[in-house]
Amino acid sequence: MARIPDPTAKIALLRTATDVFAERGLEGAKVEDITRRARQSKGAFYLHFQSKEDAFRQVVEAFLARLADIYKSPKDFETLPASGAEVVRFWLERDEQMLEFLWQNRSVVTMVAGCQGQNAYLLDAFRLEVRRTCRAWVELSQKRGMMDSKLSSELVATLVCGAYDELCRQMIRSPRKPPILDWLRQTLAIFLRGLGTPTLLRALDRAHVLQARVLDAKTTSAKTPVNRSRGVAVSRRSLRPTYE
Amino acid sequence: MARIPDPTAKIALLRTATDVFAERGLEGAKVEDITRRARQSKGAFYLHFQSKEDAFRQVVEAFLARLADIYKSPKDFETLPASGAEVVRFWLERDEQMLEFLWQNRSVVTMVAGCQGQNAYLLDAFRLEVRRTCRAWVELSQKRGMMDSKLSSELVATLVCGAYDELCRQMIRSPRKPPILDWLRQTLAIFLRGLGTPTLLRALDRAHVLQARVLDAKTTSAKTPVNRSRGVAVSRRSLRPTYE
DNA sequence: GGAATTATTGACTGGTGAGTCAGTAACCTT
DNA sequence: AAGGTTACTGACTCACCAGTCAATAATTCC
Repeated sequence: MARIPDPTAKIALLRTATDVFAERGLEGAKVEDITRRARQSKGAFYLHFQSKEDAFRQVVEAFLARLADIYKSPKDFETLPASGAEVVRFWLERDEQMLEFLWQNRSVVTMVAGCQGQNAYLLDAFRLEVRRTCRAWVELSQKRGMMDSKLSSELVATLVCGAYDELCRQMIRSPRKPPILDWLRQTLAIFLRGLGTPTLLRALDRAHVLQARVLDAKTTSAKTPVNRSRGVAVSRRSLRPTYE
Repeated sequence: MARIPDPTAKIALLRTATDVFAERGLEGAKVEDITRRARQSKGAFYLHFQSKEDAFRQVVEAFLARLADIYKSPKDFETLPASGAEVVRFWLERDEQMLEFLWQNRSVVTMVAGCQGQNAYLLDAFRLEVRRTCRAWVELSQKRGMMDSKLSSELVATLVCGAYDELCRQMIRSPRKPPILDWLRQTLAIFLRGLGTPTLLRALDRAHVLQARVLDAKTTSAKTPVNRSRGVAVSRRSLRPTYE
């Protein structure tokens, strides 16, 4: 009977390809480099992938698919937090989950960030998806009287996405995972103050939320496990497991 | 006697190279494409540049040099605004000047954004320069009691730079120059609210600055010409004039 | 018009690397 | 052990393109 494919071959190629693409970009990466590092042959590479670009696209598309399961739209939630302290806790959890995911996939994030020319659409797809979801949250917050509705939701989404994008960039360039939760607490406080309606701000002050207490690690991440999600099926095209 | 060099040849090559590099990145750009569009020969290209990469670096370094003259550190200013309304006006002018400069040089900005692999240092240099200047302003604002000094200046600089970076990105992807001043007014209001000390916020409220009035175009850009700068020599390596 | 000199040209060279494919290895069945 | 089938190998092909350089053009002076 026939030879059985090596089950780890494609995984090794994808993992190594991710690293080489992250370092050098699609055009700077050599198939020879990928296959040498993965201890496979070029023939094996072309057995699993149509082309170098095909491999690149598979990595990025798998990542984008999993991102959709991490960064969810308001309509994917059955219930939403009502009180001031719950709102803060809710956002810290979501933000930390998102940054944790990006940290675990920082090679792919670097790959996506480097997409240009005829692969620019992949970076565009990533940004558009994140922006759209962020905007949906902004519009809901405005509708619920938590965020200043005179502000352009498009502009607010731009600013918030840009700020978090740069946070992510700073995180990824660190050799070790930095104190993300600390960063997120200050960031959330700034945006709540900058965007929140007087109603929300009063509620947050009453709950002493914008001071150190509720934003403290002990009252946030200790109680609720990070990465808990609900209501949506897990990613179907997760080829590369996240790793540290 | 000898043949006189064509004075416009290098300019044409630089201008066209900028466009091709912006579209396809350094590695995707072909010298043949550049020279054909510029109506020059490859020999002429190599007469003016050591290599394709040399041309790329000349464009980016000239841009970074001019950026230093646009986005100045606090210590480059003789006087700084004191009152609430003056602070707002000051920042709107500076922000508009910066975005105007980036708009005029949007091809180069796209080039820089695409730097990766062994050219990543150019993007790093750009980001570091902007970040460092932003952080200097943040620290001065904190020292002058205008900005919450409990906040990490590094984090604030990260968030502000990230937000404005994304604004810039949105602007650049527009076929026509969008209403930058409108964007900047809302952005500045959000960050002043998010970061300002109670003292500054009271002063701004007293001057009705965070409402539509002082942020109105008629009281800002009409009085003070944009792009006015002082005290620092103009860029020495400005090869490519800015254009629309 | 010819000479001397410098600028410019674009056919050409040589290196690179994506992708191919004939040969070999690994598997199971007979 | 041999046969049939599929996975895998890595030398090889060939297209591509950065960079070169012999030939030509353009200039001024005599």
